[in-house]
Amino acid sequence: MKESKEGLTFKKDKDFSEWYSQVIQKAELAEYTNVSGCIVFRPRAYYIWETVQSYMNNEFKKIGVRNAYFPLLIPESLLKKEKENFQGFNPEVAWVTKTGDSELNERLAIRPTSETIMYDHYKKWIHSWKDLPLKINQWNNILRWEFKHSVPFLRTREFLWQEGHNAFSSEQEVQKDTLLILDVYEKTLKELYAIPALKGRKSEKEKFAGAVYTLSLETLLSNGKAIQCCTSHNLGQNFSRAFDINFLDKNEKKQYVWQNSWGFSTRTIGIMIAMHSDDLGLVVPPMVAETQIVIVPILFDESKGKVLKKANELFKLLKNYRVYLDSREDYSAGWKFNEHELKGIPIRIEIGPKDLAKNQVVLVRRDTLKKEIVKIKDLNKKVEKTLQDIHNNLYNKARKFLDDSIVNVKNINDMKKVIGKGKIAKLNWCLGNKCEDILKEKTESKSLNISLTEKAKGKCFACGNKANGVAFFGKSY
RNA sequence: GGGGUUGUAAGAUAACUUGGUUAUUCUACCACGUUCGGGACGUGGCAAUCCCAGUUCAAAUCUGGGCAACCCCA
Repeated sequence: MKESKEGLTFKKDKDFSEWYSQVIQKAELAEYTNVSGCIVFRPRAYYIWETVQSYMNNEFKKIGVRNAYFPLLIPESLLKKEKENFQGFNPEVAWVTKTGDSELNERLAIRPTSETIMYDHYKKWIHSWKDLPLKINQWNNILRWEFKHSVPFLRTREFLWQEGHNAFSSEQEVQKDTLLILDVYEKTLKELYAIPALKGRKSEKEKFAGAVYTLSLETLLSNGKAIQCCTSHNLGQNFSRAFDINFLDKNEKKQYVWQNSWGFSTRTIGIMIAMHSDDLGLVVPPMVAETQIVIVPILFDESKGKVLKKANELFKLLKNYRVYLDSREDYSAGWKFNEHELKGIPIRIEIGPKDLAKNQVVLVRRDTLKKEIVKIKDLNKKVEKTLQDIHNNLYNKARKFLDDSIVNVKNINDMKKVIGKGKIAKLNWCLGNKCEDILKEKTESKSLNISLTEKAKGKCFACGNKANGVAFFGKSY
């Protein structure tokens, strides 16, 4: 950061990391703290999260998921019960070992995820086929002591998320539900964040520790790095066997339950910021914008009273939106324009003395910066349409970028080039671990996920054996 | 996991090589006045050497450690 101006000094396509860091700080979304990987979520960012919560809670309700809360601290013995899961998380688990000066008898893990502590209770609640399905979600914070350097929102040690944990009486039900959850996630990303994503299944190497398989949504940022948006895991009976969660079915036969778990975190806020924002600052899709419209009156001494009066009328006229009347007199109009662009407010309405006579305003949208003169009698309709247009435009732009970035590759050389250009390689793959290792080493990319819809034809281009899936590979966060 | 760069006020910076009085400048912030259709101006004011140790008569400056941010490679 070399200059002292108020706006951004780094360019998105030149210095992505510095640019991103400036956007989140200058738009007052997040602040670094003294602990690496732990950030402050400032009100403008937390508003986004609250919107996601209320939207998702509504979606969850539709499919019978209820909210609950489980403890932050998990006894070591419990965390170790499902071995594969424990091994996967062990390096990143932080432990509470002392209270004051005295050692605890058993150390307590700060949850890296809550399967273990939740399922210890599920086994007490599930005895009969009538107790199923059990569908519970919780909104909470998670701690994973990552060693890679952290990026606000995108990779933090502490983050906020929802984790859902469903239990069913059959394998078919859990399979269907795991997919259904992914649809809810896809819809949330699209409707709130205007984020497009690739739907698929994780490779064996990349799946959740302890899962039968993991489904995910993946997308691409303009710095050429792919990023996982969220995941939905089919746990099969791995945990129900470890935690002894069983029930008597209609035939009086003892069975273990079939489970899934699924999570969507504040990482998505970062994805949204990085995806839509530009060199002028933040761009926020209207659905999650704390302020959707800012009215800036243009004030001159002789007309100030009239203009302010009109601005107040507009403020009332637009009361169905989240609107802010910026009538501060110690800042010039131009200064305000820049500030509100930096903070990503979707629509700006200017009203000055010249507009008064003509019963009009100047309307400027943040995504395209296009100015338009609008008659006041048409304003409400125009605003509604523009907010929708902004959302659609952001989504379509991002969709096109993602689609254009996917390149079919037939050999490792092509793949290397594609990855080198910051794009996503789409390829036929046997799905074997060895080939993934080879591709990872030779192209510095990893598998994002494997298409759920496209059938593989022909051979795996790495080993020449039969291809078992069409996969996406890319550089990744 | 390996290598590198950096840390001075709310933000950005100067002084560091060659240790020395009251730590430079711009922005922000506060007060008053004049302004306002794309980051206005005047006057006055507030405000900092990341933390711990060492060397020294003397440390922002030199040495070691810690913490944090960023970059590159695996």
